[in-house]
Amino acid sequence: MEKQRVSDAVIRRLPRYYRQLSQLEREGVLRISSGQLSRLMSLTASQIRHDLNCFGGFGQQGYGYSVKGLKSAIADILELGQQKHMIIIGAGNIGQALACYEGFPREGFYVHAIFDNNPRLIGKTVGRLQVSDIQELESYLAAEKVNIAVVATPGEFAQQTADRLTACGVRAIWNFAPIDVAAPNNVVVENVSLSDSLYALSYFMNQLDEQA
Amino acid sequence: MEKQRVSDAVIRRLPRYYRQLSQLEREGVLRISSGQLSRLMSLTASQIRHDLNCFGGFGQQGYGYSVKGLKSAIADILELGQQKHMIIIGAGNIGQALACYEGFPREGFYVHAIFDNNPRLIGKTVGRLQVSDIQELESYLAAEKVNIAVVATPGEFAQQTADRLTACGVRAIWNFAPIDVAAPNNVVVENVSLSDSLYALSYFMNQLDEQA
DNA sequence: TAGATTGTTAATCGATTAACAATC
DNA sequence: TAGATTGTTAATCGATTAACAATC
Repeated sequence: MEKQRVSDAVIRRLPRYYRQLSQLEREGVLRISSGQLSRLMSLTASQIRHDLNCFGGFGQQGYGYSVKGLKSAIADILELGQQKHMIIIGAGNIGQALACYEGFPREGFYVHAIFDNNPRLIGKTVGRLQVSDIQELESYLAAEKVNIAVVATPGEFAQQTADRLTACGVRAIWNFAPIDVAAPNNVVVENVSLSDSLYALSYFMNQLDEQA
Repeated sequence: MEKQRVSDAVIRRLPRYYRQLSQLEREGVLRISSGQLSRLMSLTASQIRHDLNCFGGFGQQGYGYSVKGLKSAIADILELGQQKHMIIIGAGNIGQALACYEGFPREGFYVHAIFDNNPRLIGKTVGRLQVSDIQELESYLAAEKVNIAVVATPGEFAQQTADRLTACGVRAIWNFAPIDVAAPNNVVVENVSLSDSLYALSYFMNQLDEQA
């Protein structure tokens, strides 16, 4: 009996569950039912149980879920326990912000280097790092194991940067440039596009105004 | 005949269409068929035609779509022509990066102020702005029309910040704090959570490795 | 006109929700 | 045991895809 592939929609809810459970843990909550969780997260209880049962039965009938237990089960699914090594290409606004963000190392995502092609930025200190010359990218990748590369270049350099990364064996790209980046099948790409999110928000806001 | 409500999934593809068409326009492409566009965007031609026809018939049989015409039709739907006034709460890494990002004003989204509660940051220059004291938030909002407020505070302040904003009549919140923020029904909230995106990418990467 | 491609309806597929037996 | 709540299957709903008539 082959385990059925879990849908993307479910996977993308897992981080939300994880965050909510972390929050509950901080608040000292020990156990929670799918019904209570559904109200906190604006989902249905049915969906929560259905989602979790894609991976296993983490609850207990008549009791609910242990906050701690469920949180660590989800951490296991997402493999948050394992250290992930990251580099950032592009030391502009976004690149620097991501390099300095403290939330990532807290969950095992470490930024080890940040590259740029701008001589004025090369050598500059960003958080605990110094900006490296982009020309050293290939030699760096030959020497160091990198799990995830962040593309934070201007749009016009995003695709060529992704190409250089995949040529060096990088298997996961987190792309913040305002251009969707393509890569071979054996590479995972997450195109973030902050402006898409902003445009959608703006559209929904306009809709609301028109109703009123 | 009441026009049927357009689904979220369609709305969230519009910015992607818009970006792709902008790219094609830069490349000097004048016309494009749904088939060609589908290959560029990894969608089906059918879906593209279906999506666009939620808003109107922008194409021409036997010809396809005018790149320029379709781009401006989508800009109209998203109301990108209208200026949007934004403020940012939280002048940390993310807040500063967003304040400085040049892509937003290019599409009519202007950041007019950035607030923080940290005395060391208040008064500091960020891009063309100076960081204001968060205590001035209410008086600022009483005096100025703000369409969208960006929450870029630490998680523990996100909800109370959102509450202050909605109390002052802000109708759209773009939240970057790692906590989903709640608001009344007449307020639109977009919870971004960059770490969710990173965790999902990391999961898909692990999946790929396990296959190989 | 012939060829191409849209607009639009119907068919399919997958995700969400409902229901309830299992069980703590 | 009785009450609560899960795990899991079936029903529903909505989104995507296929098909093709309309038409440029």
